[in-house]
Amino acid sequence: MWRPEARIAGRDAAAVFGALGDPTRLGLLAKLSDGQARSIVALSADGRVTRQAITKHLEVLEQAGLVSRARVGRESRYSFRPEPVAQARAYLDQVSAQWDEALERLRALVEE
Amino acid sequence: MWRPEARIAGRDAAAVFGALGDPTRLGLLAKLSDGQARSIVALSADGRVTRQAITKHLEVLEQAGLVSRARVGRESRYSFRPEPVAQARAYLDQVSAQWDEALERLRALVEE
DNA sequence: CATAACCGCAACCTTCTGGTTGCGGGATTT
DNA sequence: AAATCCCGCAACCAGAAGGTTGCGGTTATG
Repeated sequence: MWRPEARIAGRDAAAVFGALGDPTRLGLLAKLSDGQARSIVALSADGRVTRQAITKHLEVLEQAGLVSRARVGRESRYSFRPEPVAQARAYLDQVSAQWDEALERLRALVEE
Repeated sequence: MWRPEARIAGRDAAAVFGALGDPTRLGLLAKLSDGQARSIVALSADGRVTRQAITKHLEVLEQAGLVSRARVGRESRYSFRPEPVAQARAYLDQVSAQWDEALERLRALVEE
């Protein structure tokens, strides 16, 4: 159920979408969305890019609230955070809803 | 209902998310999602940025398939295209679904 | 203790991005 | 025909993005 006051501001949504707008970061999220926390080396294991590059991407994702960091001993474990994904979905729902309403108004106008 | 073969590739999704990852472009989409086509000057009427900047943003949106262009006389009319939005939503649904499954498995493990 | 593993910081580089200004050309209006 | 409107092209710029290498520090392991 959607509370109308839960509308998402455009600037916040843009930040989340911006974080999602990179294949490497989407890949990281895809891995982490299985719920298991992973260290940086584990996340950069495939070796496409350097560990440092992965570190930077993880910082971007953390900044957008899509992952959270927890230091465990000598390693930094990152875990998926679902809330921003839900917000992004809600934003897209709003856009789609406005589009659907526009279509509906047009249909009503034609049928009248 | 979800057809499994309708899965969205990460690279395509990243392109759409990248296009959505800018406040100005989100604003353009918000305007256009009412279904009415608008010219470039009309879309840059608020004057926050130059007409040229808006032109570039519209090109990015068109590249991502989020808007389409139609030349009418001396003006270029842009209109909203809903398909990529639906795809982006579907991608986020996949991520959320994997997350939910992970939670469910964890719950089952604990209750067992 | 010595070594290895994991990480953070910093410098550096190249390319992309968002934005501007200036100008010229086709379409409309007067 | 002349003035105006809408647009596209090009040059240019500062800063962000994505990536790499090198090094030092802390934590674990032999």
